Amino acid sequence: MSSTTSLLSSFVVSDNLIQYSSGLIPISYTELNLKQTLLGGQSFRWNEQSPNEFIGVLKSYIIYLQHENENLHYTFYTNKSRSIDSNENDRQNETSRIIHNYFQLSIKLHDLFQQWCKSDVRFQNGLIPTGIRVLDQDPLENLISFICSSNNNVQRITKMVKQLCIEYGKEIGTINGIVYHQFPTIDELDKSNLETRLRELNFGYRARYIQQAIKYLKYTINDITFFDRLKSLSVKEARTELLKIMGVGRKVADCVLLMSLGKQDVVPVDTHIHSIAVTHYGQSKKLQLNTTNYNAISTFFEQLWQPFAGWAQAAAFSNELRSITTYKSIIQSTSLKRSISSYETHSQCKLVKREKKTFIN
DNA sequence: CCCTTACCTAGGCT
DNA sequence: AAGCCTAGGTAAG
Repeated sequence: MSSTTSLLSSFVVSDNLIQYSSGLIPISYTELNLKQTLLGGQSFRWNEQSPNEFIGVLKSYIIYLQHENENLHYTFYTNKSRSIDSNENDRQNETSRIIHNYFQLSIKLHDLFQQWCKSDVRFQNGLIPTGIRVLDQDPLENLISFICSSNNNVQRITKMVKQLCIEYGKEIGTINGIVYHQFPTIDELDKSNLETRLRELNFGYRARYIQQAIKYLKYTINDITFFDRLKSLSVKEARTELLKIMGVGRKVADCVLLMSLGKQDVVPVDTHIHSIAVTHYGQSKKLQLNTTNYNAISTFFEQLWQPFAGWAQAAAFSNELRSITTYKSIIQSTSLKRSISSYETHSQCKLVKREKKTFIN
């Protein structure tokens, strides 16, 4: 074990780790709120060290982040056994690119907020916090994590994802007594007893979904470029493909589209967004979330918040999590019914179900 | 198309 | 203290 001192904390780093590269990106707190972005329910892989310090895993790196004085500092650690590029300049370029891509820093929240203010008084009135970014995450990790999210809470999802990484992912190293693992690959998850083991780990009925999803990706899809191909499809086409995966319904599909496939306008509708629609945008309380209502709410927000409606959703969602109905709502006269448009045909839904049904093992 | 129901579990609440 | 409820849903009927 060796000790390193960062700006705020001292680290105890295991001997099998090396500091790979580090850097700094100037960015204001209105462009990046690290806590709300990393712990707001998009990713389940970050540990908070202090209010401005986080440690998590991206690819084969353990990454330490600190946001201080309008600068985002990052330090990458990796396992010594990994073949390391000896060129320091290359390493700096690589790590800088990873951070830029993960936080999608070419997208300026300030500009988006100005757009959203034009059409939504809740943004105008400062009721929605700034600094919340949509992360560009690994599709497989995102998919499996959100399969776990059904009927579940963030704390337990985090625990489950962690268990999955410990059980099946490659170990990277230890920092401050916490062991960090890579997210497992499809091949690493392709075990005959996956479901059994996940049930032992208290995944409940999601264990079967994950087993089925992995088998489907490995043996039916059998294409390592699957997720990349989806990126080049339209939202509707890509969603149809995702819905064929066991355990993936509309909400999980939309999360993957938004957070892993670059579909920035997709608005996943969960119970919170549903509740926001009811509380702040005049949706009827009695409406439950069936396909038609999901479409209505999703389409309504996509039109209200364009462009990058998914980003507005992330901000609005975050607000809902913290406020927990602390203030009375202002019911807008805007009607959701006006924006009803069904873009999922009946035949497509039936096809999806048949495909899922016939997939055995 | 719309509506129900079952599904796992942990933690908070009563 | 044991039972109820809910947490970023989905599949099956």
